Amino acid sequence: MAQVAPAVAQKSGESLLFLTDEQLRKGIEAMFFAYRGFTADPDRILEEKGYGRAHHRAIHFIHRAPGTTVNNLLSILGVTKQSLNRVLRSLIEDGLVESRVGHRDKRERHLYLTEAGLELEHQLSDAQRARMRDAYRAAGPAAVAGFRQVLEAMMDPEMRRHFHRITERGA
Amino acid sequence: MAQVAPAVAQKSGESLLFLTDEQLRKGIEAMFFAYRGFTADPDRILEEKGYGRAHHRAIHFIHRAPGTTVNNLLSILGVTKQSLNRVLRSLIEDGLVESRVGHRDKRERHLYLTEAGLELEHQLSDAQRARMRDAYRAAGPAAVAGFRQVLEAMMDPEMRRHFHRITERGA
DNA sequence: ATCTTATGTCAGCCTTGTTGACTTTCCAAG
DNA sequence: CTTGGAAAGTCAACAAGGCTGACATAAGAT
Repeated sequence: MAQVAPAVAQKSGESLLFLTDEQLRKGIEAMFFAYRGFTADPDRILEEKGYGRAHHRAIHFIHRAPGTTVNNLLSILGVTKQSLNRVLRSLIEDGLVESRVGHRDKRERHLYLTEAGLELEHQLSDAQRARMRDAYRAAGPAAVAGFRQVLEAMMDPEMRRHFHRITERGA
Repeated sequence: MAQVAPAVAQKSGESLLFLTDEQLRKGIEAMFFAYRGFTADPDRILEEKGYGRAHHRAIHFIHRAPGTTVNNLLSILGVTKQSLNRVLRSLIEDGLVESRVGHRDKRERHLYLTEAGLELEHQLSDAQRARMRDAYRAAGPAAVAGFRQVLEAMMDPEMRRHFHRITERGA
């Protein structure tokens, strides 16, 4: 990619402008406001169906890694099993998620979206991708590459591992 | 590092690869995992003091726009006055925030951080800026510019207005 | 004098997070 | 075969922080 810019460049010069407190604060505020937009569209859909963000997250990652175990989902989402279980139970009851007993290890439950689950996932992800697509389109490919680099650098190492594991299939 | 590069399609001249569903999903997941990192450090500090993210947000924006009114804060934060009031009350009781009756319009309350409030703000923002600085440094100035462009494009128009209003002082 | 705005507050509800305790299932090591 | 421990589920209780609705005050605006 384009930027190498070790930023160590001209000492008393500039180019370190992007590391001033003011710039960092703007980045922080941008994250805050952008995240609101990021979740706004799915939130509207979810509210109609009587679900919340917790349901969205479960649906998203089950769709992304069909057959994932509860434990795996737990470590991706970073919540307690009790929290996840409440969400999962309602999704299973409502017929959006199917829980299959493991064949190798029958203690494990493997999670899959049902037809109805896939449909909701689609609806949610369509809305969220539309927003992301518009933002990407407005900013252009180079900006998108930078966006992704900064986000990745911002993750905790464990989350970065999850990110790569989930993401490594496909481009 | 890793393959962030949009392997760039040499389609009929332009790179639209960054708009594939897969790329968009990766962007969505990057936002999710990065936001976790973004809030992780302040969250740890807040927990020690018995506060939550809601307190952090109030402190942040009061610091950013000292003398702001309750109504203004309300529209920035996008919560109800009851929600904000609960948070504000505890901050005022604990002596972190001061509420002064307006001079021109005595119905308004203008909010300021006290010495103690400024100190906590500093502690929180130091932690958050440190993470942001490391991410910026790792990604470089060009990536940072792209990062900010995409985030801004992702905001709802009203949030973007707030962002610009808050941000337009300084660089 | 009346309408409206800004703020504060009480009560109650929901979602989603937490901890702790306990059970069931079942793999695997002794 | 027995037993230890991991995976999963469940129940109960609690807290933070959203929400709505209702109501009270003070004070600017008409």
